[in-house]
Amino acid sequence: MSQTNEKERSPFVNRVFAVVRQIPFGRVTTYGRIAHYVGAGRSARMVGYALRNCPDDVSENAHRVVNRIGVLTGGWSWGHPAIMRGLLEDEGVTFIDEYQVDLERHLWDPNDELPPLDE
DNA sequence: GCTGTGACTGGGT
DNA sequence: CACCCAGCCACAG
Repeated sequence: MSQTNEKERSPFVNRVFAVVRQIPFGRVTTYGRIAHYVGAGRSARMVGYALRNCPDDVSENAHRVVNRIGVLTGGWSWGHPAIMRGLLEDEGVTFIDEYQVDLERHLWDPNDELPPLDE
């Protein structure tokens, strides 16, 4: 059988899920910050691609991940951006626009809050 | 196996 | 300030 272990993701994706699960309540982070933390650099797209197929436990924190300007780019993954916005507002996150959060106020950078990657 | 597209980002025009 | 292009990697057609 080939790589039929769908539970086994690439190390990169595994890191992304680990970081997303560690996002504190009421905080938000960006795809680029996560990508940089896992050592992917500009592979921010891969972060979003990974979250698009993330497990349920990660999906609970996935709404805390937005793009570099705080826009809920993946809001439609919840069926509608309003759903994602509601989840963030429920955590006390402030919005500067209909679907744009205040990163200056709630940005959580894993590179600054989390210890350096060391396996 | 090449092409297009995507929950992105940064820089340029 | 708004739009465009190049870079990144993975997956679908």
